[in-house]
Amino acid sequence: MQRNTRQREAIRQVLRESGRPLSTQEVLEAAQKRVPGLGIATVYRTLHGLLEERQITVVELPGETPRYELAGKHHHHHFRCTVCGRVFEIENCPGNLERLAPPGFLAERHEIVLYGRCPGCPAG
Amino acid sequence: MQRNTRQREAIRQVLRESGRPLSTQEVLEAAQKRVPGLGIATVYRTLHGLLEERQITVVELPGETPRYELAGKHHHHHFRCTVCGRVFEIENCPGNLERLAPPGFLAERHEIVLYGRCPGCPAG
DNA sequence: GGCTATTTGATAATGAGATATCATTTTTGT
DNA sequence: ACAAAAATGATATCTCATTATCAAATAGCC
Repeated sequence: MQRNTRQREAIRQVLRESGRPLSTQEVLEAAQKRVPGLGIATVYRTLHGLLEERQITVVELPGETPRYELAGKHHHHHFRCTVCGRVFEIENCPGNLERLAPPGFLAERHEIVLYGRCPGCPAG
Repeated sequence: MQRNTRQREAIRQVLRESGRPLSTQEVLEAAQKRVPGLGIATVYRTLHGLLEERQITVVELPGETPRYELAGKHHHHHFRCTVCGRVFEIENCPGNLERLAPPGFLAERHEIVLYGRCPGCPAG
């Protein structure tokens, strides 16, 4: 994970331009438009490398395979479209959710996921 | 899933008494105290049956296998202890989180997960 | 209590995501 | 351009949760 290959560049570019967290499959498909023949193994390898270097972070949603997004964003949450399955970023956060923890529980972190329909998906 | 077996009774009892969502493994271990020799296949089968009958519901957390809890509870969220891995119920909900969705997005549902330390786990 | 269909438990099979392997290709320093 | 080291791609393998299989046990009805 030290050399600058077309594959690695393509994958970074894809993540940079997506604006939303992508699964390995999404990364593969998007990056293959830049590097035809790109293999899934390279996607896994590269994502691990980028994770190691803290250039990207993992986004995990219930019951889904991990997605990856650029690191360094400020605190945010996610919206999953129940029609197309894509996940988007949400800027807002109600904040201070730790207060929801019952007495005796010490909350250190929280996650919020909204589910619904994204602008690209017409009502069914 | 029509007969009342000791196994089925034990599994329902375990879920009823736990007060928190349990994974299949947790159900297995707890129910084996009531029915030694209980097999994991029976746990899966019974949980599916109870789901079908809407007696229980699934609780999915990011990166974890499904957990199960009694159905019919009012809207609530969950707390996962990062030390022992157990998941607890949270009564409170800030409410109206759908407003966090960006323009054009229609949120229909939300999930909140708090992470931290439960009363049973001393600070490390 | 005995009969029959259902359920159980042990374990093999499955499925999906992720990882390992390795010959070939590519990058990079000289 | 050359050589050495690293990365790639095809694919085999692994992992682990879940499901299927089937002989043996059991619930429920007479």
